[in-house]
Amino acid sequence: MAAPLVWRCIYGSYAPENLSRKRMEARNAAQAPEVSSKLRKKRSGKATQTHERTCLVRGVKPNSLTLLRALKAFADRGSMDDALYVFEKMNRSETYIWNVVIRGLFSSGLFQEAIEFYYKMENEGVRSDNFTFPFVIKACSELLCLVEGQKIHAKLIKKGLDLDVYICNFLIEFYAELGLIELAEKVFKGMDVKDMVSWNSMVSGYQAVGDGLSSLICFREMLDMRKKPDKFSMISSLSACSMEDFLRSGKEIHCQAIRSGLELEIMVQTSLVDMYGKCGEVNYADRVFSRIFSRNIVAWNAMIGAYSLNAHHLESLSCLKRMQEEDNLIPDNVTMINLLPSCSQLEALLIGKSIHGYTIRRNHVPHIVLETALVDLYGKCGVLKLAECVFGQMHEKNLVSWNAMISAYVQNGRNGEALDLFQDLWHVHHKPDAVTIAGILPAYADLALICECKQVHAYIVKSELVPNTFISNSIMYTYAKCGDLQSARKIFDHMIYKDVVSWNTIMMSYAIHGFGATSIQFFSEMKEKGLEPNRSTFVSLLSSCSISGLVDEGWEFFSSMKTQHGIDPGIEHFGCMLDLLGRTRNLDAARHFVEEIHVVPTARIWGSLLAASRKSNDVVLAELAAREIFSLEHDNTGCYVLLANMHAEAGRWENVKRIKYVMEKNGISKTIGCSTVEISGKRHRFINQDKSHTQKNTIYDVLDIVLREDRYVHSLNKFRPEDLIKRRAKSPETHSAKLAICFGLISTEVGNPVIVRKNTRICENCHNSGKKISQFTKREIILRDSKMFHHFRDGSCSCRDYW
DNA sequence: ATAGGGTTAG
Repeated sequence: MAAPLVWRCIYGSYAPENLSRKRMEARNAAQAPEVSSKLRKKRSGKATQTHERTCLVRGVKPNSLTLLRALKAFADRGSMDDALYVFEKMNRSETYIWNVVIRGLFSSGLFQEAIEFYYKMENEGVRSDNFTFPFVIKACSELLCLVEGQKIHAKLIKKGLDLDVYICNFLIEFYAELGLIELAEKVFKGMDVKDMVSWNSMVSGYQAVGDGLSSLICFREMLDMRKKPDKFSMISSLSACSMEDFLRSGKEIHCQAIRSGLELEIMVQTSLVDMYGKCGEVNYADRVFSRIFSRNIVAWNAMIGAYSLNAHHLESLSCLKRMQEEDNLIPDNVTMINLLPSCSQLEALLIGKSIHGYTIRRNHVPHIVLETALVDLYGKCGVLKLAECVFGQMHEKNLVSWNAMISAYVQNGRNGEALDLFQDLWHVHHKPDAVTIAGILPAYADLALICECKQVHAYIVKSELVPNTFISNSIMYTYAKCGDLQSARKIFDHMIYKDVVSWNTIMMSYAIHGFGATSIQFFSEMKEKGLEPNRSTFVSLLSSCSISGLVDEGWEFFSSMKTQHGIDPGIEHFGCMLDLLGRTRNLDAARHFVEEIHVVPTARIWGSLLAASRKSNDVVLAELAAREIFSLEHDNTGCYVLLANMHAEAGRWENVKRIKYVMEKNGISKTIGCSTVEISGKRHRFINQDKSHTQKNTIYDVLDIVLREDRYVHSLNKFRPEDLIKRRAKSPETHSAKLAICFGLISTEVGNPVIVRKNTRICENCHNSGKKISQFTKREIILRDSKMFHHFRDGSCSCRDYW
């Protein structure tokens, strides 16, 4: 290892312990295999022997051509200890030899040392020239050290070297590398003479900071100046096109490439494949790719990426075989990284696992990107254990890795773990980005964590993620799912750019709250604005109709899907229509509908039928539907409970017993029903007959007052002494929902709605009470059960008593 | 004597 000797040469006994953290990082980076393959090649060129260089300098005149050649040779091949040994024997007043050493140090990855060597040069009064600075500046950009670079920049101005084309080009790159594109621009604009490198650096600089538009504008300007783009300009500008989804500009550049003959450059061809892939034109990508004369691994990888990105997953996987057979190429890390999303999408766990095995056998791991893709794969395939395993064993994690793991938890319904991980994220000093937020929000929505949702919303505003439509849509739906339809609406109204998803989301928000008519209004408004509805739009729309019982409208929209919008109804739409049929209590029609649709019914379809049969008390149909559901997902707790309740209501106790036995056998326990209400960030939880709350006396007093009338009517109609004893124990009068509502009433201000969350379906008794309490107290009560929202207002519910 | 390179996870 050269470094310590270099240090001795420069600083005598100066110990490397004094190295700053940054310097150490830079040095480690220089030694890391992925960074320094070029360097290693240089270093391991020839083993240097001490006596060789000793012989070399003995009796040779300082700065003779021999020494100069030796210095340059050592520096060029990265033998910096040898180079410095020679340097020490030379006359140090000459600028040239310093420049050689600085360049050598830089090429060996000794960036900090290169900079310090320059300062040593200044201190010794040696004149620096235009050849000195490029690599000093580049060292600063490698170390991402702004202050140092700006000091050098200031010196350049003083020395009058700041107009040198080479130096300016390096400065542009330096500022672009640090993301300070405005400063790069300033240097660029101040140049008297610009060469191709200047223009290309600017085009690629804009592209590197994610500003594809400016990159293309700069490219255009360059054309206007009658500069002929070279392959580097092409590569950067094509990348800018894919970034902004500018297919047209991409095609224009493609034409220029053909005209200038650059189309035959493999790198340009690869960039074209990539551009077409990212702009959604996989067929063009395919065409360019098939015309590449000698395809290398990068080109194959780009093609695989294009297939994968455009959901041509089978094609992307088949490339794995093709690249080996047709071109005799060995897949690398990038190949695997591009293939894994296809495996995730296809839920091809087995292929994914063999890729994982392959990468281990070929020593491709640890690799942060690869491992993150694996976390994603295992998450999407539902094997959380493996996702956790890969994530846990990662040597190094970045925000993307964390995001993948958080999403994996959320996608598998493990909201608690997702929230814990989200908390941990802050402790390892990662700041959540748009993807983190989009990943975690469904967990908040699911758990109805309104307070956390507000916190995240505040964070979004603070971190200026607001104009991001994607995030706004997500937070809008979270508010809606947390029961706060008002806030959801506010976000929708304030969105500058609303896409189809925004409209679908607001429609669905109103639908789950039972306001189907409003949802339909949004649909017409959306069409007026000229937006074309998609499949999901119709899910929102048909759900609205079924939830609000708008039967005729539902059928009309259903048929217009195909006739007016050319969308073939899918299973998700059939489900909505089945719900609609269930509402009309026309079970025969519903049964026929299931037979007519030419798809294999899913658990969701049978669930709709089950719900419909419950409403009509058709136990036979219910049993049929339930059996189908159990064959698909044997652990559907809600389904067992519903069936048992139906039998209980019909008085068939032997069936109730049978179901309970099956549940026990399958290890399924009834979910304990609980209701929660959130008061200033604290969640208060109630179970049936709960007496554990600190304010239990007040709560029960309130319950007594608001339900007095209810109980009176109840007892007149159905008074049977033997029931009374039974009821005492399991009285619906003290169900968790009622307790939560009462606590909500006394803990919130008049004028605000009481928001209650229940983990299981609300029972009929509580539903009736909800309506009555809303009338009696003149308060709005919003209750979310396992299916939907109930807005109780003035004695009626938004669900119109169907849920 | 001075230089830049395409494919990479959610």
